[in-house]
Amino acid sequence: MSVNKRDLNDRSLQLLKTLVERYISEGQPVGSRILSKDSDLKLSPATIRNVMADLEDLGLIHSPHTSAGRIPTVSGYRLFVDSLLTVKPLDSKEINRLYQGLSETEDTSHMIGVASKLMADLTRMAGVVTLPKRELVCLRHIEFLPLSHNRVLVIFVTNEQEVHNKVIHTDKVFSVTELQQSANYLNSVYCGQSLVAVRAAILKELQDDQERTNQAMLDAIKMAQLTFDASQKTDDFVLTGETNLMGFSELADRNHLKNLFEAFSQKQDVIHLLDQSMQAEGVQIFIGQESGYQAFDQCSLVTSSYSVNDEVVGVLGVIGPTRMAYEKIIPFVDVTAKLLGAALNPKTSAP
Amino acid sequence: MSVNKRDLNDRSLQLLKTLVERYISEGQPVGSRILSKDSDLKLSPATIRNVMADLEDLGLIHSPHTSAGRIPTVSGYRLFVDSLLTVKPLDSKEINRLYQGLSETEDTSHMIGVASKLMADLTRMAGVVTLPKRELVCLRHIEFLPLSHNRVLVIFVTNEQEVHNKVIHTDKVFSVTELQQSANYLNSVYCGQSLVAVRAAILKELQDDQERTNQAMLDAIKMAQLTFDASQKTDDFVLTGETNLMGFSELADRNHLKNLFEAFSQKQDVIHLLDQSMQAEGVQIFIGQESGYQAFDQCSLVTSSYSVNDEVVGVLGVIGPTRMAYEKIIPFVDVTAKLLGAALNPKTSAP
DNA sequence: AATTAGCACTCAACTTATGCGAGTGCCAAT
DNA sequence: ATTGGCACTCGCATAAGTTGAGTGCTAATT
Repeated sequence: MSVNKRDLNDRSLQLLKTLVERYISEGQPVGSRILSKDSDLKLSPATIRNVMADLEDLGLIHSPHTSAGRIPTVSGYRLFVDSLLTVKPLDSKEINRLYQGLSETEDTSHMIGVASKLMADLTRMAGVVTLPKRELVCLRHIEFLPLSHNRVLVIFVTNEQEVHNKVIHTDKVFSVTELQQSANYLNSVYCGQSLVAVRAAILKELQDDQERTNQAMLDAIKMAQLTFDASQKTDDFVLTGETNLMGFSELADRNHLKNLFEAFSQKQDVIHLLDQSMQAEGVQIFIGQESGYQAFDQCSLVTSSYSVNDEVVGVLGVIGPTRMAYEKIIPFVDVTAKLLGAALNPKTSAP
Repeated sequence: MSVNKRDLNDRSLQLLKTLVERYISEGQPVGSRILSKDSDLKLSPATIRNVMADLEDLGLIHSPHTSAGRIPTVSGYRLFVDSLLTVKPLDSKEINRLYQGLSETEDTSHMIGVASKLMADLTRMAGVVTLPKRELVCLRHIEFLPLSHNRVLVIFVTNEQEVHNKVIHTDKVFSVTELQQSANYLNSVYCGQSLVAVRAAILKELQDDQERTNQAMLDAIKMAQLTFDASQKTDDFVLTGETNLMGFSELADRNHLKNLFEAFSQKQDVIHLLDQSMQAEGVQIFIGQESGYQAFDQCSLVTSSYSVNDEVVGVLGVIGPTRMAYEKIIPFVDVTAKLLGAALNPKTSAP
């Protein structure tokens, strides 16, 4: 389906590149005449028309109508960002603002919000950041409170000061004292370990011969298991600057805009998309409907996973119209991901 | 500025009423001819034109242009909802759905979300609900965890299972044991009391001769004071169904829509508006720019405070175009507020 | 004195015509 | 292979004409 760089000669590529750049900067379909002047190649419009016809046959560009210029198709954009793009180094002012913004807070979830807002403000598009996944976080403190029946409210603190809570259903009814004992036990044993490590340790503990462990410890372990269950909380992200998207003419259609915003508020599709880019390291780009989601037609999503201690823990990105300045946005997202990763790492702190 | 019912004779009022009703249902400026047929009064269009001219002089209606019918102005709507409206009783199906929806959960913050979504879905407009304010909630459990320096992470549970947390800065550095003692003390004394009561008790305690109280208790009290500070958390609400608003033709202007959504995401103006209706009991209506906020032009907000144990604890409402079916929305908001209040009351539970 | 019929007038909205210009595709000449 | 030339297409803007819903005013009617 997609076209490879090698399927085309240098001249065609050069022209495609100029065309996409021109279209991105001007927003108007570009014709042979303009392209002839814009490109460094000394070719007449007629020649360029021939080349354009080839590019159209390959599905890289198309005209909205007979007497208009050409605009890139999704494949055209794809080839462009994959093989033709010359990224611009990021403005040092922007780096600075990112760095300043991210370093002024310690609270993780607050920082995620700041990162999202910074991206939205600096790109004038929408910024999105997933919450870091569990691997990253260390258990600091756990606490059980009895609710009615056999339900227990678990409160646990991770890292410095992230407070989480969850209601679990236990086999039997526990007294306040029993719950306290369990919490004490868990705190003494697992405090300081990462949630993933805790989960693994608990599973192991449960599989070991249960004879040796006493009842109180077993209860504690069971409750811990319920708490740190498969409830991998990858299910949330912070989206900011949606309203920036309302300005773009490519989203002028009311229905289109509505669909997009509905996708945002239902979260599901966005999560799925972000999850995908969680797999790969570095910057990833979804152009238009490539993602398979109708709602993202005419929109591109530039993402990058971010890591702490060389481990991928989340994804962030920018959502905007397909016709966006990729050469700036890509390094921008890349840098933001790195800065966020660094800011989240409690050990590193120098710029 | 505003026009009173008494300034007009019955016939004019009758006609204004029909006009507003007609405009709300059809969305088209209504002319003398239509009004003549629509109203029960047997009057010729010519007569009606005279009356309309009067209504226009009073600023209750106006025409978009010479050869169009009339549409209500803000004052016109105001007079209509205040004095002319005949509310329709709520459909029992809707009451049922509300009741079902609200009773299937115990978790307060979840319930707020459900209420908001129900309102949005049933009205096909946007639903908004403030979180219940502190007066309502009882302290159930409090806990202190030391952070770096002299900062302390406070976790407290209210009602059944609402977990809150906050970082406070203390005068001196406390050990884990000291913090535990303080928490124990506070738990034993204040557990079960409403947050307002706790706050009051603490202030009193501080003003009493401090000689008698020992140091440990004093530390505990000071920390409690920092925790339950003036941090009245009226600052948040749940807004749902914003996208429903994108369908309305009155919000067709891109900029207008953008402003509205920006107001939503900045929250501030919405909070201010909701705060206002917190004062009054029962249903309140803000029509168009009456509220003073540019962004809410062409929008109306129908709110009602909701109460638990006869005390107002929050506000909920519906946001939609000025041209909304007030006769249905008003009772709807009213009932929702009552049902939410009832659902939040832990004692009552029968339908 | 209130109501109504009649009439001239206004104005948005729609339709049709027309010209313009940007751009194309193709072909024959270079 | 590249280019100039040319006929052709089609969106877009502007203008002109038509329609119809609705008004305000006046004079007649009740």
